[in-house]
Amino acid sequence: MSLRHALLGLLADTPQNGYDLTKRFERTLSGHAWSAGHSQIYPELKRMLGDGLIEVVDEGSRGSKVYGVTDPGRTELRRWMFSPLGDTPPRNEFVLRLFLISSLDLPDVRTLVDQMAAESDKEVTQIDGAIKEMDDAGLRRGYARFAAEFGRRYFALQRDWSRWVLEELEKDD
Amino acid sequence: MSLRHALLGLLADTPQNGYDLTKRFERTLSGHAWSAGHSQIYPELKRMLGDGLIEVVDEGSRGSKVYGVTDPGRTELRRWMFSPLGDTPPRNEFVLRLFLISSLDLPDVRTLVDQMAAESDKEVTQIDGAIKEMDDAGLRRGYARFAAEFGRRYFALQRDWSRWVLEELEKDD
DNA sequence: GAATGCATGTAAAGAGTTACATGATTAA
DNA sequence: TTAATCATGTAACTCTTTACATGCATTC
Repeated sequence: MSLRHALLGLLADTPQNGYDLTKRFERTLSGHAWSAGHSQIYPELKRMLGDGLIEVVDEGSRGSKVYGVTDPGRTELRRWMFSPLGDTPPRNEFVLRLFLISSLDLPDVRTLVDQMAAESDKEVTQIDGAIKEMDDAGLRRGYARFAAEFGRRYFALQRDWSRWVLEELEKDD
Repeated sequence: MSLRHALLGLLADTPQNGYDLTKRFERTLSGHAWSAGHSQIYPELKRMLGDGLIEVVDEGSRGSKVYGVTDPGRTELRRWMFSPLGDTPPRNEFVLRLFLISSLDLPDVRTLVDQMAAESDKEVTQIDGAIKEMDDAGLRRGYARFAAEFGRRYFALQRDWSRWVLEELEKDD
């Protein structure tokens, strides 16, 4: 139940309503972490309210409910944070393609891996820009900065690995 | 529909029955790429048969069906391989935790990140062993070797990033 | 007053998990 | 003959996606 914990985490940072949660989900998490639309978020919030993990801390002008995390909610969030990662089944399409790449013929493999390298490099450039902005703003040690660093390293890995594969394939000639 | 393409990829490598596919899924893909049990695999094979992506190429001793990929199946597999990755929503619990780490207090952050570093290092050691075996067996340039290399680099990244975060957190003191 | 954004829902269908269920073959 | 492995299925439930639906508030 990652959706539940994603919502707990966002609410632990800032109490907010379902609409704001949906937008924040889209902006911060749906890039590389997790994704969910409002049609999944609203019902889940109701269930979490029923389970006592969150509570209504305020009501907006037109009846919107602002949710905050309760003590049991914080306990559950912490428990999840420290729970073993291996328990959840993997869903990684990039790695899946890696494992199935032998189903392509050699020219196709070269084309695909070359494409991967180019796309990864574009991502690195983009994250580099975001990091530079953060550093200029003096956010050298914030958690957002840590996450960005992970992203940069990850896409650099994809790029470098792809280039390495291309080199190895050259050696066969 | 990644399950469908995972099955296509496995069958493109070797024609086999649902039982073997289930085991191979478990052994090769469910570590870091994708997971599925037999209760999902058998019905999907029937649908793929109905869609003409696979065909029965042989029957085992006790009526088991050995499936192979058809030409349309190969075309579909290739199409998927080259389709943009960005289309599929991310499901990465590790990265999700990264983004929510600010919900923990500082001592907990240190403990968790330290734990991540240790676990990642263990994975690196394990993959290193597998790679050494491969190299000794003369599989220097096989696709399995490429996938293993990716795994090693990925867990080394998690380990090194975690250690870097710990260092950055030290600087605050 | 019309368009945009805020705010919340439900319904149906597809994908994935867990549990239940059965029978044939092979090795000990 | 009995235990393990081979081999295949269904049912119920949860999670996710896509589409349909509504009404208020603000700004132009």
